[in-house]
Amino acid sequence: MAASGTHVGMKPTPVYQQIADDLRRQIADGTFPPGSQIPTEADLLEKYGELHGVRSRQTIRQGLSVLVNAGLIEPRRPKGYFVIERKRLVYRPQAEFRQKPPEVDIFTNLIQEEDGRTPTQDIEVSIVEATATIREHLRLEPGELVAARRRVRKLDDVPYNLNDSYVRLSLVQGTDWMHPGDVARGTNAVLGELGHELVYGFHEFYLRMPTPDEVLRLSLGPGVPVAEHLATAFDASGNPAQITVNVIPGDRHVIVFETHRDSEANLPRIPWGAP
Amino acid sequence: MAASGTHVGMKPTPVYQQIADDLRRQIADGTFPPGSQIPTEADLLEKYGELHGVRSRQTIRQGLSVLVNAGLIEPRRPKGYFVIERKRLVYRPQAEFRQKPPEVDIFTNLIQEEDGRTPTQDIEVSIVEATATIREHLRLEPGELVAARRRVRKLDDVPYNLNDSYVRLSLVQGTDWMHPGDVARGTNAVLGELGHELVYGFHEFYLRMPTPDEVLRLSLGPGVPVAEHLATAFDASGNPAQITVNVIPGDRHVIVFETHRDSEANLPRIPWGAP
DNA sequence: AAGTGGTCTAGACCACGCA
DNA sequence: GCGTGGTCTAGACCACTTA
Repeated sequence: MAASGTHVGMKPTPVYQQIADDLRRQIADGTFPPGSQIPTEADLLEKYGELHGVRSRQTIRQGLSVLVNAGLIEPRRPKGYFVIERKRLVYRPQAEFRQKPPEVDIFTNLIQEEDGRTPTQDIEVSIVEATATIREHLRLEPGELVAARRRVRKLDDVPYNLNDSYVRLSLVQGTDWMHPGDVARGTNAVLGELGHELVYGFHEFYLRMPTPDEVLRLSLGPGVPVAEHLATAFDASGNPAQITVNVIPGDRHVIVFETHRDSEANLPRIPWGAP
Repeated sequence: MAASGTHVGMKPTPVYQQIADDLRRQIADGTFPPGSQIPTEADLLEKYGELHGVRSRQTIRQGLSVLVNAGLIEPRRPKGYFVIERKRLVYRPQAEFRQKPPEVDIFTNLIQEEDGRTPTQDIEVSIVEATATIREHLRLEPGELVAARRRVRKLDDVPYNLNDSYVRLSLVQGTDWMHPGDVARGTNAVLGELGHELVYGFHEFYLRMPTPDEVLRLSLGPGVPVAEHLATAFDASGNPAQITVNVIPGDRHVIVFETHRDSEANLPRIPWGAP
């Protein structure tokens, strides 16, 4: 008994997969709209016990875990499982390259809907050894130190993304770039004053699941992918002056930018390893 | 017994989570490099049976499933679990907006490493009703039909991404745009001949886990996120002429583009709903 | 207090793919 | 054939949150 597939002789679809498919379809067709509750494990056990002879709660849970890991539902104890509802901010890679506006505005500018939420940043400045990725992107000598400016950007104290910038230590030591707080004129302007106006940006996006550390820092739920955005900024002489590593949670952002016919794509080959 | 946490009185870390953390650390520090095999379930049961008193295979499997869903390992029956190894192509949103080169070159151009693999495309043309997303992006009247040009791009017959373009049916009916095969001069050139040269592109990236359909069409493993890339192309009069919906598997691509200081970001507000 | 999901056990049988 | 992971059972006890 149990495990009814589609045709005799064909590999039958596992029961837990049928349960997941059933629920996914009902979520897609609006039976369970975003934010609504789906049946509890006990309810599902009863239902699929009649339909497919399921007897074990584990089988139900296995089906639900498929949808949890797909980012479609989330458990809220002791209520039950709920269909996930997302609100996305606009993330603009191009905004990273402004020189004029105050730096805080870069993040403020990311917010399309002005829904009354207050953007804040936690800023932390340190001196670190460069990782391989940073060393290659900034074309550093082996062992060369970099200054790190790490930020956690929040909206009403909810973290929205991570933003870590790195420059050669010798370039910014003793300057405002290393001030551990807001810099009114913007840190990009500081680099400009130092003779390294940022004129060209090269952007790489790597899609992956988050690390446990990122899950904690960004309060990510299961099934939420992130984009690791590497923005390398070059000065007028064509040398990389700064690299910014952004971690963008997929459930809270839409990444947006524009292109023009005239800015014909003529990208450099990537001369470095991926993170 | 079992379930040793960090401190008495604190919520102990579940055993399966400790197993997952252990293995993740060993993968990160090179004990298990990409492509290598990790211990089998039976081996792990023996090991953690001694360490933490684990007695059930399910507990081991639960720990392994964490890493599977994180995209770090994959089961290869009947060998065991292996650390995932990725090779990424370069995906260039800007290349979508070229007019001159043959369209096949757009995909060919995506390939950074010329490693002898042959790019091919399966092309399918049809007439469909517009979805809400397409209708809003192309500013269609309710019920207006669109022409769809759907492509699956492959490398040595392995699917790499999905690429579906849509235009108003009235714009391209009877033209080469609807030719179900390669169009030597490129379909963008066809739009140019029709008086709709594409001069401006607006790009949106939505990060999410794939649908079961996408898992099948792209042969995606578990724990692999995708980017849904909406590229809306505008003609010189400022009207949207074409929207292309790309589905980009995160494990096979790095998304790359460039920005210049002069092309100051001045993006339009998004006047439409997300997919 | 009640009900929810979270964790874990100790088995069982099966499908698959390699040797 | 053999060992691998895949599926499923029938329980158990626990932690948590809300009513």
